[in-house]
Amino acid sequence: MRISRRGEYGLAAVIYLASQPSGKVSLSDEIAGRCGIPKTFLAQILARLRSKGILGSVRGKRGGYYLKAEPNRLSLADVLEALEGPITLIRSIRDDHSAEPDFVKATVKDFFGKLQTRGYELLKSMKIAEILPAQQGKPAE
Amino acid sequence: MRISRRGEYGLAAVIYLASQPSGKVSLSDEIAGRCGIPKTFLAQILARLRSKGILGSVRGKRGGYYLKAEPNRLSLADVLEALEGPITLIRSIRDDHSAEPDFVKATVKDFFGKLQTRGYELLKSMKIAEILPAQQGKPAE
DNA sequence: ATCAATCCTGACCGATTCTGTACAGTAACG
DNA sequence: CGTTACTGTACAGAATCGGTCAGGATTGAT
Repeated sequence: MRISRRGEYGLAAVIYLASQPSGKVSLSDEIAGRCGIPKTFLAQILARLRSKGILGSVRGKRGGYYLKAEPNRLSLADVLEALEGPITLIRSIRDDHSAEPDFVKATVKDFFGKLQTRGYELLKSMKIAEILPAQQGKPAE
Repeated sequence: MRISRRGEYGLAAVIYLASQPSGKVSLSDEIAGRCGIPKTFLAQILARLRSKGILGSVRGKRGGYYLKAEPNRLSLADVLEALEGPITLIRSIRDDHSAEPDFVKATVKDFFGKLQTRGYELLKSMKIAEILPAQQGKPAE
């Protein structure tokens, strides 16, 4: 019941980029260094975030990454979903083949559904912008 | 980012037991059959829930398990914590040894802390009793 | 006493997933 | 062109997961 390193690293990178002055691109290795993330691993993560439209990139010399999504629309769920696939807190309980309608199983399914919904809503409600209140234009260095 | 089978199965078993008439003990194999859980695996899970005080057991012939905790005090967090260990949605970001106080890392930590807190509160707020409203004394068979 | 039902404990194992590396591109700038 | 940097994929070691198994301990019934 935890977020993977991939997810953690990706979030850290997104937060880093969100705290940079707009217009600036940051090197993958720079982010890795600043956030304490293995370089090659992070490169993979950034590429995925880019392919999902959360980050943008500039190739070639003087290239780098920048935040493309809007921080007040970009939620934790978006980032995690981009990196870890669909957010499914639970898998459905194994269906048996008994034709009888099963009260207990229906109850369990209801409960799991409720958990899934509430958990997803929580992640969706936490926006990246939420954590960058007081430092507009104050870069991380 | 999901709950393990152990957690799912454990929850299903707890819900099953919560829906049984009070005073009754249920066989491990019976629960397994009704919930579609591998018997030996469930046995392990039930034992752990017992050792944490969530379930009680009767040994020997005509033994079995029963719900010991109060359904309106027993939360999803309690059950998951018993089965999967402490609920830590995130691990702390790797600390580097740079003496400089690091704005980005502090921000990331804050965010992760907030996530951890909110997630835990959510799990803690969902009680087992919450899902058993309308079927007092209506056992699952 | 003995036997069978049932829980108790912990070791074990195969498969999957996670974390990270390596490497062979491709694009851009100077 | 040559260097910088992103892109994409394949691969490998480690950890975790999901589940089995064997051997004991306890109790009720005969």
